[in-house]
Amino acid sequence: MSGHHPARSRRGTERKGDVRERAILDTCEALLAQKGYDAMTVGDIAQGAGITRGALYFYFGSKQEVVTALVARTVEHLWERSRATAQTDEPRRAIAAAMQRTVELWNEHGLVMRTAIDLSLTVPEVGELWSHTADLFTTAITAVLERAGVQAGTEPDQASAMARSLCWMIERTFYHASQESREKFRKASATCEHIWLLSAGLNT
Amino acid sequence: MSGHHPARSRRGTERKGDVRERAILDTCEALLAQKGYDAMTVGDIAQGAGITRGALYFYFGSKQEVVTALVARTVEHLWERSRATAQTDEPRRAIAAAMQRTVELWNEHGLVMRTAIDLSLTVPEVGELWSHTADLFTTAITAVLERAGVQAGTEPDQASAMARSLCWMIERTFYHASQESREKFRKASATCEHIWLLSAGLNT
DNA sequence: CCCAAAAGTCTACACTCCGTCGATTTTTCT
DNA sequence: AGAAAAATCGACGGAGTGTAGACTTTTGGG
Repeated sequence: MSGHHPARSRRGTERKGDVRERAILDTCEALLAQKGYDAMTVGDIAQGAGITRGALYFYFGSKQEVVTALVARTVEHLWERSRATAQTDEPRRAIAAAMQRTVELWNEHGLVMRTAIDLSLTVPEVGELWSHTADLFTTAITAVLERAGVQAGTEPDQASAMARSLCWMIERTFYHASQESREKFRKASATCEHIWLLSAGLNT
Repeated sequence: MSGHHPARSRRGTERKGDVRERAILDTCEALLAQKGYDAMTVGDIAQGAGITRGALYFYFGSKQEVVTALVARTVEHLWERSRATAQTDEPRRAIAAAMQRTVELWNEHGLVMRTAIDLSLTVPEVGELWSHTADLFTTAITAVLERAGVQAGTEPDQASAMARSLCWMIERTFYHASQESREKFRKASATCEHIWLLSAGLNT
């Protein structure tokens, strides 16, 4: 979605515009934390990045496009992190590791992740990005469930369908918890882990 | 939140304004289905209700207030329905009944419920309304879990905390499923029921 | 039935934000 | 150095918001 402004793929020195673009995204993230999506105006972002509205429109076509680019940048991190995670084969260990990783991701990128979830409905590109991310998580959960002995398949009581609901449970629980204290956050994570274990048939 | 326009509490005949107010809310609900929250303008609502923008501001102070009133009206139904539901004492039966009821609620009021969830972050009053609703559901789930033998308490592996996460799971799963086919909706419900049973220690 | 007060409605205005355009300046590359 | 490409600016027209003041309809007591 950042395909409308000039390509600059293979190039040693960085164009001035690259710096500006990053500044815009950084400012956007900061404003998101300060005033939230609705209150944040295109003028605000431009000002924060040290340019005028007119100039900002050289980089992005709208506030939505700016935020979409920001989400894309963040989600990229999530994907890298997912890929980098080694597959543990012992289910209990795998579940603990996955929850630990999720906590870290929400700690680092909670703000943008929350924003992505909120905009999923109204901004199709963001919806796309986030649903792809959710698919990655669902796939990972499915694998763990199957290894723990849950029957593979898409019927309501089989691994795939259960993984999807567990994914939504984790998303929503963290979404809310990450707006509260660190303490609640930690506890919420433990609760999700516990339910995941039970769902995998691994009674304590 | 509808406290700014004249009180008309105890009165036999209905004021003209009462009819208009209902017309506004109905129009708002219809437009929400047609074009969604963002695209819907105050002018649209007024026109649909047969008055001008100026007149609409006599009833509500903003688009947000209109939607908040609509959410309040809908949520009222949910509360009534919850109160009316008899407490079944056999956990398996209680869980099945609760999921059945939830399916019906989402079928009838899915649109407004989705809207309420979306606006929870940005419109404090809606957030209030919805979090109260979630509390009711969480309390009900907690009761069932405890009756099924899950230890009472707020620690991560005890009834109260688990109920909260299960509530979010159900909310999110239905939120997504209700935008797709009836078939997926039915299956998603079965999956939630299954996970709830496992969480309650009621293995199939 | 009358008529004043209350309730409801309208048009017009001032404001904010948005997205676009053409002109202009700065950067980049050779 | 100097032309092409990249970046920036200010100004405009449009859409939506919320408010103000005048006007009309409805209501209810005498």
